[in-house]
Amino acid sequence: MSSMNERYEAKSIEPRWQARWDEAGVFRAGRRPGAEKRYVLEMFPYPSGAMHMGHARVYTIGDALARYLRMQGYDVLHPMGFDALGLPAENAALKDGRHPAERTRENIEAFRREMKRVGFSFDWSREFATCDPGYYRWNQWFFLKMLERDIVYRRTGKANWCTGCLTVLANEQVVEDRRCERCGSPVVEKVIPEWAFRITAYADDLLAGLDGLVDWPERVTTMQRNWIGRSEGAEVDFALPGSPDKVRIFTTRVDTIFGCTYVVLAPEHPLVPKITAPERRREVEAFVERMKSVDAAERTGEGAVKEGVFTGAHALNPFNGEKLPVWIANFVLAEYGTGAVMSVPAHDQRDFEFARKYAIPIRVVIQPKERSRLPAGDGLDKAFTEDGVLEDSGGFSGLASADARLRMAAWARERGVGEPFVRYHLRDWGFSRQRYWGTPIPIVYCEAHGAVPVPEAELPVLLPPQAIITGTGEPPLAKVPEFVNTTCPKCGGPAKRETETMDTFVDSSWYYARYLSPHDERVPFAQDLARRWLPVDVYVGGPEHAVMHLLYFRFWHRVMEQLGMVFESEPCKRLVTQGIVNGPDGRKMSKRWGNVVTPGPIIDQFGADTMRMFMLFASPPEKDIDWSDEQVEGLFRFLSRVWRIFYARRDTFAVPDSALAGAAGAFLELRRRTHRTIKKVTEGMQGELKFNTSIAALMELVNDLYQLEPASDADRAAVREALLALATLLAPFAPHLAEELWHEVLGPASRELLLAECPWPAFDPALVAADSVTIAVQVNGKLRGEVQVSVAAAENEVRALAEREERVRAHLAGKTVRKVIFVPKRLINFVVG
RNA sequence: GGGCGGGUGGCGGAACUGGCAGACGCGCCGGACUUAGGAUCCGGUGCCGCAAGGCAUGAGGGUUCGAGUCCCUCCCCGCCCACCA
Repeated sequence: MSSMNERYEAKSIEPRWQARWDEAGVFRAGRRPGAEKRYVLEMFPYPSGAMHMGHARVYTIGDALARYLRMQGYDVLHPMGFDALGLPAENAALKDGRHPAERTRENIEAFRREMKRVGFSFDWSREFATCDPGYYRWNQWFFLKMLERDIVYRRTGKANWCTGCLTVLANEQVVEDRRCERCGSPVVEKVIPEWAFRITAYADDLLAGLDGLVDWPERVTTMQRNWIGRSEGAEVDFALPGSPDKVRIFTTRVDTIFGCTYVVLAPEHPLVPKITAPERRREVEAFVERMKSVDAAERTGEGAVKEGVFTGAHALNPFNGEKLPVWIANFVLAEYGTGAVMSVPAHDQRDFEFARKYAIPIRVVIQPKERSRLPAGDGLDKAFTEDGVLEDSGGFSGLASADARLRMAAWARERGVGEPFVRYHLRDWGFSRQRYWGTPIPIVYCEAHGAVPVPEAELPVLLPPQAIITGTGEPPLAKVPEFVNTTCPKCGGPAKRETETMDTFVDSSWYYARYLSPHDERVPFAQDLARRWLPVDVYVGGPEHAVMHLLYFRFWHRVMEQLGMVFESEPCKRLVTQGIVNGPDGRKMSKRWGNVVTPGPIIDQFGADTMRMFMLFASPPEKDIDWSDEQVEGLFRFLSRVWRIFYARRDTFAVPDSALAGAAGAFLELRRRTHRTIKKVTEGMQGELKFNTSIAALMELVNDLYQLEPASDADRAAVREALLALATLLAPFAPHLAEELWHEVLGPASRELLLAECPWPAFDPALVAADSVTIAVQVNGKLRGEVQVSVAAAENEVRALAEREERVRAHLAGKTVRKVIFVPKRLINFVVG
């Protein structure tokens, strides 16, 4: 007989099993070389301070999956590391002067300690931090490889400059109202040289790859599609009479070009000063000046008023030779397209409003296909922007829009006045950062040879320990002469190092591959391991990374594919984006609201298993949840209830399985319930992750157990079977408790085993299939009773039974049955009139 | 303006290919045990109604024997993108 205690004491159970798992090394990847692999990955944390509930949730979701897959017999890789370079550590250093390295190391320690307390099944032997030179040296190595292949280049142009972080940002890091994704400060344009990845060269590839990502949430692939923003159109040249220059415009609606009644340039367009008529000059210059001083967000943001001025110049529509006025206006952006648009007020709402305001003619050239004809331009109350059939469009009249677009672009190419053109919203990824706590860019500037790459053999270029963190916007590394002054690898002459560092999104772009050989000093990761483990099977993380990390990481994987390092184009098959854990008040957890709950105290009070159960039971993984103390207590209550039923039925532990065959009546029903539960939980772990309903099924099984008092050995065997299934099915969700109870049931015989790597239970199909069912009886679609029949019952049998039901009889009385609908195993419906 | 999600009891959420709406949990109500219970166990709990019954899945229409689920019109909420030419 078991010597188990009456009370559930998470605190005494959890550390014990954590130690056992650790000693036995059950979470090491590669323990089952003959088995199929599964790579389960959660986005690694940036270790700022301690772990919060958001982390607890992602890792709990991933861990439940990893534990399940391990029990299914897969060789599971489930690693963890730290995204340790980046601005917060440096910004904090500005305040208290502590070295980012020191602070980061401490935070990592704290983080790791907390994660270990939750008992996540990570293969800790593979842990690394991106601030280790052993990691970032490979960032530098990739940089060199990409430089050789022209995927990295140096450019000078308008870069996004964060006025808070005092560094350049990538386009993706600029969020609404042109603010910094990280600190929220305004982002301004600054002309500055920077290093960039030619991600735009991969735009079509990245776009096409999205179609294959069927196990990614659609909203993420849609966001990427929109971000890449491929638009097919044409570029067309409008000649300027009396000038050798031409205005090149980009349009997606070349089919409307015969309706073009004016041309608009961005105020910054280089032709503006050249073409402006002398009598318009003052007004135009004043407008341009004013636009310069207006913030970009204000100029193009929501509710901005369309305004512009006429330059006095004219341009010729190459399709019909028409002479059109050239305007400049605030809504045309120099950085999009060619910085010039052809305006077709009848078929573009923005052009329509502008034309109305400045009394420019409106000419209809597209008619709707099916609806009634549009009135002449002056009679329109808004632009007709859909496709239709062309009219008043020379030789193209009568064509459908889509067809016309192709022919007109081809026509333009033949005449040398334009060509079909594909444009993307995606910009190249500028990754230089004027900060200290990042990967040094391995470049040396020499008077004689310019920018010279640091030879591979000299990597890593180490971050100097004596960081001077100034917060001035000058690269801090520039202030460390020992770092800056070096010799040219080509000529040996005096040279200066690049003092900018890499965007930390570089670190997270390939870390998943580094887990394959985290300590390898010869290569970023070994090829044979890439064959074994990649791609990632399931990746769990927040949807906020939909465009940024998840785009960069797909880009990087393609580059690695080109380098022959990986053997598929996509880094990860399936993506799970988990929702936010809000405060109990439904608001985002924040010090400001005083609604922050952290894992530590919750684990102290209830144990890690209770916290995990809450994370999984509260809702499906994708949805946001509100922290709820009551709900958490409810889960603690459930685990205690599980514990107590094991304790109360400890006399069943020693009953032999052979007695199972004798189970009858309520205990046969229990066996059915047990096997149905196995089926339900197993299904919940596959496909859509339904942890919440899986746990609900376990609760039902427990509720059933409480209703039964076993009297015979057959009864006890059925109870024991249920308890064993319960412990096993609980293992992915509440692993410590599951392990403890499982060993209690099995006794000394199980001493050498760990539930964490035992096989997942199978259900007996014969027990899952019910032999009798409840059939709903409806009269005219309304429920009037129910009957118990065998699953095989035929319609006439069910009908006869149903007609005997009193309430059914009452509703059938005096009516004619016109029709009977019978759905086997579900319902019978009498249609009467 | 565009795209993608959502809208079901007091709350979190269930509901397979159209087939008994509300599983499971929280909360609440009642009972048992108890010196006591905020522990535990048992029972109840969508709304109206004494009941029979009626009404209920954002609103309104439709298809169907039957609609949370399918179709149409509309409203609201969340997220992402956005004067993108």
